[in-house]
Amino acid sequence: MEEDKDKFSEWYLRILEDAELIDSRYPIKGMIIYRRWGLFIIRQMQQYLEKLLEDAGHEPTLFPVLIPDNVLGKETEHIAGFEEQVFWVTHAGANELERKLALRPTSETAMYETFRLWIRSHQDLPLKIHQSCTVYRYETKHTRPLIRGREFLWNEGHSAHIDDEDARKNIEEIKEIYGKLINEMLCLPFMVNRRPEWDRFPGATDTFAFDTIMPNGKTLQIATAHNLGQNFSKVFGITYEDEKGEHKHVYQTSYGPSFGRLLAALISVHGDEKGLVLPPEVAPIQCIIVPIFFKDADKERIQKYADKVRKKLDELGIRNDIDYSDDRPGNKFYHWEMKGVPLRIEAGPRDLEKNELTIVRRDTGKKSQIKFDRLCEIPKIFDEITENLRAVAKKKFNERLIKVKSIDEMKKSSGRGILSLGWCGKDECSEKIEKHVDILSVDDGKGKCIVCGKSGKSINSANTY
RNA sequence: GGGACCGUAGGGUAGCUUGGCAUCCUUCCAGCUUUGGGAGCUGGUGACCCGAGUUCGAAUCUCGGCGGUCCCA
Repeated sequence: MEEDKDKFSEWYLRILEDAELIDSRYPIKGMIIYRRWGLFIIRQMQQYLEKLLEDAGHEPTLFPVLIPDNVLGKETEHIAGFEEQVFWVTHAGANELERKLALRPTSETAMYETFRLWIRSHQDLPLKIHQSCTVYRYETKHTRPLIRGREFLWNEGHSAHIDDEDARKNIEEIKEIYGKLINEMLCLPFMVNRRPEWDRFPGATDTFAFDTIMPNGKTLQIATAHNLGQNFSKVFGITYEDEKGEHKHVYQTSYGPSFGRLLAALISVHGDEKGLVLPPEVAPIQCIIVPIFFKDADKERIQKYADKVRKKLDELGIRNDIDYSDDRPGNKFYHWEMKGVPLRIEAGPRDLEKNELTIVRRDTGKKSQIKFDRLCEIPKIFDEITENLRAVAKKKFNERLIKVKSIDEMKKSSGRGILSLGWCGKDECSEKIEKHVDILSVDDGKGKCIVCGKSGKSINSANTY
């Protein structure tokens, strides 16, 4: 599938529906229904991330979805960046509201209005909070399920610090936490790119983006972390009293991964022509038991055996199910492979006779026998699957890191991954580069400009979602 | 930001040019039968995106809306 660029989009849209991850037929543009298979994975990510954040000192919170217009508009750069995309609530029944209310496109302004009340002394710092919620952006570009929607699920973290150094330290911590979520849990390779000035979050002094590469060679930004400096604290009047009794503005950061995009990357990067391939940690069902009957006489014996296996898996804390539907085994195999279940256990007469089971890995397709008494080794197999998924994805990712030395090379390679190339720093040259690719970051070492040949910086670029 | 195309059962489609009973596959339901890689037979449920216009008559033609897909910048 990764070989066939044109087919990816088709594959992606089909697997979303076939595997019942989501239903994209909701009649509002850019809004989707999350179904159990997709929502389960999202909840696993959310739980995992929230624990890491809370272990690192974040308090959970939940702010209202509505933001008054005067609050949203306080930071001028920020509102300029978002105003075209804001959904406004203007009426209550037939009556027009005195004050327009925005559906949050992000919660900086909503929260920082309150930070002013919460922060009074240096002892209140650092203040770190997070919330998992939906946000709303009226996208004018082509929407895509999970990738670009007008409503999306994310977790947003916000912090306030005594000084710039502490704020930067927090961003480094966040990079580590997001790295764990993306690579350790979801087995996805990624790259952190420091976005160029013109592509920063509105109101930020610095933006770091977590980019991964999809099978069609386009990059997908799955999370960001921003240094906000004192831009917001000055506008919202967030000050603290230091040891000497002086009042100072706090330094702030904000950050968030999109659960929808993480899910999109997860299924796309690991998936294959048979469908989903899920890491055991996020799979709604980790083991599917398929009983195999031959004649009616077997039925009861096999059923008992399958139930016994199920009981054992329950004891081991493995999420499982038995497929007792009327389909023939082959049909069941295809079905559960499409759903991405990491391990299949077949229980038939031959297995029962030897008190063993046939197990089949989704990631490699390898079939083997296991004694009933060795079922406790399944968690170890899960670890192997996880490692394998991570390694295979990493290899594919590395193959998509491409150095280009000329405009022609860039044209040839555009759309095939992340291109590293030289840029002198002048606008006229970057304009020519950006006709073919988007610039992801501009400060990754030295390089010769592929347009004019002058020495400058090495930059990362790609076709992006 | 610019352009092209599309909307018919849960999913996929034929019909549209030239207006007149809506085709086939799959899924789903019931029964029989079958089960170590997508079985078969019989019967059944289920659709023209919405609105306006033209017309004796609209899935088909016109306009608008909503929704979707692709390409270029």
